[in-house]
Amino acid sequence: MTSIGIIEDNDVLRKSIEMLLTSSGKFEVVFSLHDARTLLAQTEIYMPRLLLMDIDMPGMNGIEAVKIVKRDFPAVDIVMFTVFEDDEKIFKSVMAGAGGYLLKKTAPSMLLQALEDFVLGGAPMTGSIAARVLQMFRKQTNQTAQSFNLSPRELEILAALTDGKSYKAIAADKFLATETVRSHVKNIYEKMHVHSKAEAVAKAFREKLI
Amino acid sequence: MTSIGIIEDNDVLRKSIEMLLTSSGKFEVVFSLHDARTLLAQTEIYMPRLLLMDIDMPGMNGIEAVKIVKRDFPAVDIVMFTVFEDDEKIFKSVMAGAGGYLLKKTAPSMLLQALEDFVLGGAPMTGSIAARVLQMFRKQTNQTAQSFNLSPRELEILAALTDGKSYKAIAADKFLATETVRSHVKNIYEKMHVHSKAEAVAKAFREKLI
DNA sequence: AAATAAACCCCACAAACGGGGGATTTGCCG
DNA sequence: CGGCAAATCCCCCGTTTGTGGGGTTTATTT
Repeated sequence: MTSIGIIEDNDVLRKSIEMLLTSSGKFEVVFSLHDARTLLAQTEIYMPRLLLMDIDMPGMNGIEAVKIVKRDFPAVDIVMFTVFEDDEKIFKSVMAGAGGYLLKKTAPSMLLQALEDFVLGGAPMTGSIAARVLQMFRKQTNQTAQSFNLSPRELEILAALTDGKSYKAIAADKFLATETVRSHVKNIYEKMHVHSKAEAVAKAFREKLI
Repeated sequence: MTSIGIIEDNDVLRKSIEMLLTSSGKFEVVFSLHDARTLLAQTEIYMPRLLLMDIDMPGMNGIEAVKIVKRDFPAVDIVMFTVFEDDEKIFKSVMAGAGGYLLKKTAPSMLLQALEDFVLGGAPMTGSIAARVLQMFRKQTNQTAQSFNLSPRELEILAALTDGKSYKAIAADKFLATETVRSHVKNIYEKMHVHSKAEAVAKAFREKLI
């Protein structure tokens, strides 16, 4: 039996989820709340294995609630349960620490299945949610870093610049004349179309060269 | 009917997937390959709606194959089908452009269901895979930016520094005396424990202040 | 009422930087 | 073989920056 807490402001829906979970014989609904006001207190008392959390609620926002619960009770897993399918809500929920994201339009049997999966270590998501997460994931990391054709040496020097080193310091580190470093930097500036250390460093970060 | 291509080096497994998909009446297996050698040619001829791709194959690696197919035929969706459950393979697959990631241990009925979902816009993933993706996603973006207690004005100035602006330029932009800008920068340096623009800019990026 | 932080301003001076000229050597490509 | 990019080094010159000192005013907190 897995203990579960429900936070959902639609009373009819909440009751039916309760029924669904209870009658499955696999979940014990330890509390079922209309809003997040007493959520922390209830969580502390019952320490449910997981929470099924609505996003749109009167008073506290569901995503905020996730943050707070996760901060105080990191062991409690939280699955979002919502009608929203937009990237921002998904993103924020995941960042806040939600372990799953289910849509209200999901069929009851699938819902039950997903929650059971979750307890066994999965992360329940509707297929369309998963697709969005993957897409955001790719966007986050991808970025086709154009390298401005910097030579290996120039990249080294650029890296040193991002450490805030002076020409002298770089020269000393690499056993070069200060003037050599200056030459490299000049070439870097020309290739990157910048005119100062600060600009070069900023561009290096923005273009993911570092 | 959805056209599908299969690339899987285990002949027995490949045959049974073929059977499964064909007998469902929802998929038409337009080709079924033992390795990726003729994959591009086959794809060009049959233009399947999606590909089911093994990762571990003789000759070309499945992830490499994904990259190439995606480069030449971006419209073709690809679902990985593998025994591997490690973060690196998942990560690389997603980055290469895979739209889903299924484990070989998945039950046949679920496999069929997942592929049907996929065609309808979902991203099929085993629960445990989804969990891993979420975790990686969080790691990618998280980072609790400490702000060094910079005042709003100081943050503005810092932002201007990251644009490579000189003190004079910033002063002109914000209708300030150059000396005021210098004062702010001094305070910024003290708070951030740096001693130059380049260092401040680098730290600002690394600490996600920008 | 006193303390504090933020935002604004000023001066001086040495060090560092940016832009403009050069130069040589090495290795690679056509 | 010639051309070329990369890597090394040099000088000049004006500007910018970093750091050390000052200041005032205003709003908030104690």
